[in-house]
Amino acid sequence: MKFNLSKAKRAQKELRKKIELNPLKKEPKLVAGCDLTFLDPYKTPTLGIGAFVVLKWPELSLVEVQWEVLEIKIPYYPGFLAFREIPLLVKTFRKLKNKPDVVIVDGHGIAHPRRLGIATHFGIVEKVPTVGCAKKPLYGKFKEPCKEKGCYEKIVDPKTQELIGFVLRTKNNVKPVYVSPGNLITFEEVIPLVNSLVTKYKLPEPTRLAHNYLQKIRKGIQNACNGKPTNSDKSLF
DNA sequence: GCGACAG
DNA sequence: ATCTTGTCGC
Repeated sequence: MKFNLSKAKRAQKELRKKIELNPLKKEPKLVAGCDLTFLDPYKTPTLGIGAFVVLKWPELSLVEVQWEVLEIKIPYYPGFLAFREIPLLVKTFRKLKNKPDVVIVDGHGIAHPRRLGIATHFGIVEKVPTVGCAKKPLYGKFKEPCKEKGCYEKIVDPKTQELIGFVLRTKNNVKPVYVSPGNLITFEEVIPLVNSLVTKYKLPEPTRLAHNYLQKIRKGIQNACNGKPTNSDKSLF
């Protein structure tokens, strides 16, 4: 059965009513990051691998890592990323023993035409505070922030002029990231939080580490199936 | 009608 | 999102 875009759009408009941009209840102790990778991203049913990392805040030491696999049947449509990726994110998230106080999601939060980026959608489904941190814009207008680390500009809805997020420069002279509240967090909180998660790379540590773990896991799975160049191969020569 | 379009 | 090394610039 094919994915029904107009039905999905209706679901997003319904879910939008559940968005709560309230302040965090308490200062976070644990911050998580998540990401997905695919064995064959250009094929429609493909094997997806999801990962979550949980870090202690603010020192950013590793507390827990979990990963899971799931068949992904829904193709990618801009604006509907959540429908493709959330089942696996949820499956992986529920394995965590250490429940994070906030989750950084690879994608947008409310910086979305219907305010339902994947970070927002996930935050509503799991009732956990979320922040969207994307590498590329999806929706909204903004000015180019100055080139220095820490500079940012507002992203506004071109239709309503509402504030929907920020473009944030996390490193000097490096392409910015696109930050927006997912759910259960405020605009005022997201920029300081993301800044506190950036060390020597452009992406916040939770996201970057989740991505790195996934690459290792994916390569491990690939050469567990296909032929694998192992140490024993080298030792033959 | 045209271009843009998270992962 | 995957396949992939070196290379140029700050």
